[in-house]
Amino acid sequence: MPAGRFAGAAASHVVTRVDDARPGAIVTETRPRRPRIADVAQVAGVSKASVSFAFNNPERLRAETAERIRSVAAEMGYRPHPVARMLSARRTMTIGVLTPQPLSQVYANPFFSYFAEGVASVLEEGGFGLLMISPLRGSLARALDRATVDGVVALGLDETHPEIEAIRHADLPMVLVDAPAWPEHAAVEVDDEGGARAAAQHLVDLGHRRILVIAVEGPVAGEGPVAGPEGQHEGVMGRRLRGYEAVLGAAGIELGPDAVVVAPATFEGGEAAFLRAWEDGLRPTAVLAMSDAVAIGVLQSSRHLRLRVPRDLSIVGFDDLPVGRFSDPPLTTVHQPVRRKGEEAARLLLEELGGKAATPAPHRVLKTRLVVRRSTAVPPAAAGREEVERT
Amino acid sequence: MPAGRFAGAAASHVVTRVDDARPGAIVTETRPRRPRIADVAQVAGVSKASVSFAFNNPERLRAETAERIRSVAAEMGYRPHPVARMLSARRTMTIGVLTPQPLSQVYANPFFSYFAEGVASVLEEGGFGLLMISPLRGSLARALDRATVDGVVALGLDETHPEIEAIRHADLPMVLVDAPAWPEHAAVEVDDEGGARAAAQHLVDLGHRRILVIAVEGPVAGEGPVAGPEGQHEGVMGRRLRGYEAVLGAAGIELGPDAVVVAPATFEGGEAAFLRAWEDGLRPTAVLAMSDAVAIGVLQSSRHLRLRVPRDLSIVGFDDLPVGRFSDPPLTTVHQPVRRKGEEAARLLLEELGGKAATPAPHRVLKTRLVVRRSTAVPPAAAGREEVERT
DNA sequence: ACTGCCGACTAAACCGGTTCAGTAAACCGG
DNA sequence: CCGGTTTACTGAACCGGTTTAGTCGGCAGT
Repeated sequence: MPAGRFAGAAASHVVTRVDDARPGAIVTETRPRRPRIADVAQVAGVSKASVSFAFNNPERLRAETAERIRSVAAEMGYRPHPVARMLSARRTMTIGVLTPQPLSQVYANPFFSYFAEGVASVLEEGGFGLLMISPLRGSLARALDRATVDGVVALGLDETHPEIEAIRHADLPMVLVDAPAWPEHAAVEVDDEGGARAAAQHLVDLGHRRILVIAVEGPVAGEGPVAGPEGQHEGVMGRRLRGYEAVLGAAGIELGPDAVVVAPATFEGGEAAFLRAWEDGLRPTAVLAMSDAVAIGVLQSSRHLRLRVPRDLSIVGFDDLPVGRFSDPPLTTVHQPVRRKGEEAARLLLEELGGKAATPAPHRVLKTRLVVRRSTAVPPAAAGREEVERT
Repeated sequence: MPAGRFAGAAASHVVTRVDDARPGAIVTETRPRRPRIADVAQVAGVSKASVSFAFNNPERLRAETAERIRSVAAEMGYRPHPVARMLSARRTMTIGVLTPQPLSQVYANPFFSYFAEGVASVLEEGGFGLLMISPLRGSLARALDRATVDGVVALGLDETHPEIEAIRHADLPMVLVDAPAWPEHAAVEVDDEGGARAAAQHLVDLGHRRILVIAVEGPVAGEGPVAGPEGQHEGVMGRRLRGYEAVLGAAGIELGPDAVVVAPATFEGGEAAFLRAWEDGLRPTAVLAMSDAVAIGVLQSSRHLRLRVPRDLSIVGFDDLPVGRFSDPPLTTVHQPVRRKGEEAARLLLEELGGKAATPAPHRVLKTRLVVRRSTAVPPAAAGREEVERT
């Protein structure tokens, strides 16, 4: 009874799928598995193609048929499987935001929220989803390989990243933000050096000469060192440092080796860094912080130390996050369009995905500007004397 | 020449795929398309299965073979296609964080960063990716349908959400945070009412009687109204309001209709709300804000109004975000373990995915506690008189 | 009555992997 | 030298959709 055998095989096949009963399996309530397009097709008495059309190309079906299929589908609780759809459509309608740091670190810097806000607003408009890509079990390349995205916005991805080659290899449309530009990728950055210059010049103009620089590591900076192997500065923090140094140098101010410290880009990081510097005997009249979060932390620790800002200590931040407007005193800082950076990056990426890739890849540099609020003033009168004492 | 025809068909087939040349297409550089497992198999002279094993089950192959396959694959730049892998593995190794608000709003409240930090830290440990799910073209259900995730952490998803049925229907493992519990889903929340009571009691104990309450809408609150149809309060904000009212009522203080205002959960929202209330003639001696971000905004606007905090105005926040420690004065607030909320939610979800689902679904309520810092004090001496004047 | 065309629908290929069942060859003790 | 096990690998089914290239019946035109 060969026909019977085939029929039997087919039937058992169906049964296997319906309740997934394996010989040894514990018999649980036979929860109906998620209906597939084939199930809907069968119940509605049409082909899979028709069901697909009913959802995606209703005009190819008689209106009545399409409606019937849809109602059957609704009744069965059918929802097209998103992964299957992605596979066959060859696109995911999702883009990734890649960060070299673990997300738990990234989110600690408010900077990231505003950046993500910018990215998200453009993606939402374009109907794209947002996937966070950060190291998976220590490997960023692995995370990228697992990521189902059509493109990537990479934030602070330094060329010195150990997996840079693997990441390049992923060969996905990619826009780099705050990273050394690779010719093949579009990029968005800001005039970090110019902003840093303006900040330093502001302090010099006020008469400061003993200045503490606080660089940051982590979320904004990428993982690269502030100074490269040959002492030349790389990455965002390097450019900012170069800006500071150029202006200070021109004013005859040399930054000693302990006048540049590094801290995590968080409130706590800034607080701890300034306290440590103070305990080490440093007595700056002004602080150049490479992040507003750090600057707010310094503001806080200066209160612990009974330093009045700006009378005893001037503080300049970087980023111009909203929190800087709400501190007391409001923070003098270098404005960069954080949100717009995210928007621009997302827009460039969507353009590239839409086939409108410009060649060569666009490289956008957004402006920075100094925003003078109330955390800076002329140094205390005693400044000159103390400088002599220490020198 | 039937054999020839078949051979020809096969060949043209390959060609079609290699450069995807359509008759009308502009001839660009024939960029080799991404190699598939079949290409690797062919070059290495093995079957697709072997290539798959070389990556996922190397022990099933002779070491030498596995190595050869891997090196061929590396040379060709082969990376397994993540979507295909998901489809056949029937899991995505990704979980979604669902928010009823657009991401651009969500990120505006620093609360979310800390929550996401908690979720992300657990996911990273478990090797899961993180997808943000927020309304797509206005529809949260659509976004959820498109989302390739194994489970969802839903933040502030109110029962009154218009698409709640469709969302329920998605039938994904889901953990609800700060939402009315549905019996079938695990949930994490905090003792909002208790925290609110403590905050109100603190103000009552200090002697305040004219109190402004600022509720929030947006990221933390879900989209539901603060008060339900029958005047009973729903959701997080409802519970907090109930806590405030219980204590104030017991102290003989009635909250008039304009003594409860609503603002977005942002610095700016708080700033604007308090200014508006002031312009409306309200002269509270204390503010109960349902979010630290709002409280900081109030702090700022009180400076504009030349009100000294806490001497002229006391402010109590809610959440205990780091920013509250760094304000001047540091903020008295209700602590809730925001990060841990994220961690717990993620953990519960991963347990469920791991088949360790407890029944009934666990419902975790985390503690809140009042943290008294420097933004609260006894009301100004003039308080009693002014109250009489207004009444 | 024959051809051509149109509308409605379907069969089968395809997306790119994983995995189950099976096979051929090598190995092994008796 | 023989049955039985292992080892190393393969063919084909499968995951769940979309899309291409038809098929088929009916109707208009001649």
